[in-house]
Amino acid sequence: MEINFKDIEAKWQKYWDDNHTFEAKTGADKKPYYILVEFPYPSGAGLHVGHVRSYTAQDAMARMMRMQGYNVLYPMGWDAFGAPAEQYAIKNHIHPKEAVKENIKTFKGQMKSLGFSFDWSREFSTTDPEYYKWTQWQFLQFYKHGMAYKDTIPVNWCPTCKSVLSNEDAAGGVCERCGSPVIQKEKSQWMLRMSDYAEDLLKGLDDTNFAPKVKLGQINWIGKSVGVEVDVEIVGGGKFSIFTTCIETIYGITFFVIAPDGKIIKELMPRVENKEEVEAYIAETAKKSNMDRTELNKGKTGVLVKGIKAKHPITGEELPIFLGDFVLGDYGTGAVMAVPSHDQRDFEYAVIHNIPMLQVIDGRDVSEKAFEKQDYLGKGCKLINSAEFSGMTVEEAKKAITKKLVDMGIAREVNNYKMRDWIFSRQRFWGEPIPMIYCEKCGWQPMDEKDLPLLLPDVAEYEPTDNGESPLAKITDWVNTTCPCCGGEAKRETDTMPNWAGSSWYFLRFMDAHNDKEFASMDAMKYWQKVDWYNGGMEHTARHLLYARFWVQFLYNIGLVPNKEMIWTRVSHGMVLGSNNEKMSKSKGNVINPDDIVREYGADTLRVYEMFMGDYEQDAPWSTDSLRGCKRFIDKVIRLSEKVVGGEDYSNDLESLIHKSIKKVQYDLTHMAYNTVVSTLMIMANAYDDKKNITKADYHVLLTLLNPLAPHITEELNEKLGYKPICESDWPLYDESKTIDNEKTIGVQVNGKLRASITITIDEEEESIKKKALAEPNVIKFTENKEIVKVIVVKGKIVNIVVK
RNA sequence: GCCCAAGUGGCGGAAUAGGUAGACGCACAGGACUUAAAAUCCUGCGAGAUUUAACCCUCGUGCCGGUUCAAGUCCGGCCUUGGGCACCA
Repeated sequence: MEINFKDIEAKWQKYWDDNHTFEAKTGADKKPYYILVEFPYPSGAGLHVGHVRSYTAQDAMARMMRMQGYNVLYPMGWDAFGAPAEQYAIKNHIHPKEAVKENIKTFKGQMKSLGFSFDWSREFSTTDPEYYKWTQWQFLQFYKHGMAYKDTIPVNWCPTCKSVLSNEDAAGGVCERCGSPVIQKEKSQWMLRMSDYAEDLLKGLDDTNFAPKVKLGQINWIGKSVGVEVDVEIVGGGKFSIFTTCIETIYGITFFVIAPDGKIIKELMPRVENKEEVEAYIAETAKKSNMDRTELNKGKTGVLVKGIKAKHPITGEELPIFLGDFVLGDYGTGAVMAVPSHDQRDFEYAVIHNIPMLQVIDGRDVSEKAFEKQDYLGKGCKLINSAEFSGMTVEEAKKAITKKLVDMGIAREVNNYKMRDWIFSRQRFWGEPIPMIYCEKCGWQPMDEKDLPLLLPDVAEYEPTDNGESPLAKITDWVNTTCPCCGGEAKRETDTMPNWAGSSWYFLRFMDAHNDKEFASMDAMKYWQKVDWYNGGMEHTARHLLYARFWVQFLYNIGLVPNKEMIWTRVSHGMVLGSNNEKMSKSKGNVINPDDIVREYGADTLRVYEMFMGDYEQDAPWSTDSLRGCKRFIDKVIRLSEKVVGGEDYSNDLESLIHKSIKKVQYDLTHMAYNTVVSTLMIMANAYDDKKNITKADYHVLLTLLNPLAPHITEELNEKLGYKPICESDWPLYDESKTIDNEKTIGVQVNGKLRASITITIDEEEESIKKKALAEPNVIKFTENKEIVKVIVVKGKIVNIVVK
């Protein structure tokens, strides 16, 4: 049969478009199922073969589930704000809007050429004013509920480029563009109180079905630690607090360390005797704080704060206070109790600064070596040198000492989290304008909601200003406005939102993409309920996924979404590497362009190959040889059409295989075992090929099972066979009883080593199986003259004869 | 340093609940068809020993040990490679 895959692909892609085949109807009387892949950033490079992998996988699921009667929502859109488009604009003097438009066109064309069954009627870009209007609106809700605030935060600043840098662009403490050292510059920024949600974000994981590694990634990022906050009195008046997770070591305190970048030292300053030394150290830390961390790890620097002593919370002993940059100003209380006998960092610090140590837990050496491996918890180690607590185990002492301090009124049990508030300002042009207005008289005022969207103005120059502000600051027409409160002169915020803003709620918008009254109606959201299946890269588990959950939890708390968690299952795919097993990159010359493959081998071949290339969750190298193997498989399926004779039933000798294959394909497609879907279908095709003739039914079921992976060619062959389009048909049902073999070959072991195999029937008696096994010549060889201790028969699996 | 994941033929990888390790594909080798090539089809393909041959045997899932009638799979201890976090008290 003459097959021109280019024509076939175009034909069926047109058919799906013309018939709106994949448009999901909100409210339809079918079970809704929402499958989502992370919408891409439409870069100039076009679609990557890595995109093809995850889009195909989810597409296969979507296509099967539609046939199974689900109302599947599988949408696609564009995450198009962000730095690359802005950089491109600066370089080429085109408005990012134009570049984005071009790129979206390319991406969309590529996606269509691959036959993904996206519901294009719901397409949008985060850069559409109709969309970012609602991003801005939601920011105002954060603000109105006290969740957004301004704070002065140090940012990475390149004095040469006069530009704010992201952490990535400032890696190694050097500006990526010009190579000059990056310094820290204080800047007032919008912040979202994400740390208020730390506990809820942790608990909410129980209401999700995220892959374990995804959950763990989030748990680690949130970084909860349970401990005690203790007040420490300063000799001569005043106090500060410390946070510890090891309160049982309290009798071992020999000094305190406070953060050079924290508030405590600022308050103590007037009483400090060695001001110069202390101030120099603070300045030193400020400079260092952005340098490569590894450089900082070399030693514990610090300085003694002279003239001030602190009292031990229990014994009242007067102890020295040090400044040390290993204590962070923005974690815990910005101060620690130092117990050099039982904490690695305190130990190092004490050694360098020559501070005495006091051991308070028995069985734990103070030497450096011992610190590396010893875990005194659970080993029943007991306290020593700890007044009435001496003799208690660590576990007991934790409770008892905490109770005593709490009763004394100087301590509280608290949880601390590594997760910080979300810095929400970017000094860039190409982002959602933050809808806030500053008035000298009234302070920061939110824009009136009815004035949204606050449109990004057209500008001629995209470079940031000399003081690092967004280029928006130069557009005085836009900046100058009136105060929504007093009507007087006021200025707009010129920072924009981060990339993560638009992607924090886009999955809600897909549920009701064209709503101009609300970001999405409650009815639509209640119909779809949740994203049932969300696929994305592991690199997004800490940032995007956490931001999105925070955003949703906030919306839930103010009554705007139906569930506190709007994403149920989260899975992630492995990367497609170059054929040399390295990440694809232009400089390595190992980039595969999907367009080339589609042109030469067809979309179906590329789709099948990417599903077959390996374990979906693992990285896999590209192999054009292996791709050709998949092409051969598709050619074989085409050739099989020549064997088709009439018959609306499955061939007798294929029936069992067909039922088993249906079962396996549908299981595997929903369990991310895409590679074995392909091998199952190959086995089917091989079995068909061994026969002289196959029935129409045999062929039709193979085409249907293959359709989710190779939708074009299967539709074409199916049409030639005289059936209605597969995309409008039902998924085949399998009969469980027909997946069970009446006869089975099982192994016979003697002492665990395979010696023979026997064929048994499904309901064969144990005695008969035993008899058969023992009668095998090779079994006799290994059992004769030996005592048979036991014969283990595992039904339908194996026989093991134990001899002495 | 801490946390996580993964180590199976020449290669990508199978083995769903502890039960015949290496499915399926690639590569390679030999053969058929062909004037030839391509395509297609057939055969072989973990290592080793033995044999005229077949069966069969020994070893084998990173390493060392353990549990079990039985371990790629479970447990303990290592090694290697990826990834994440990185002075978080």
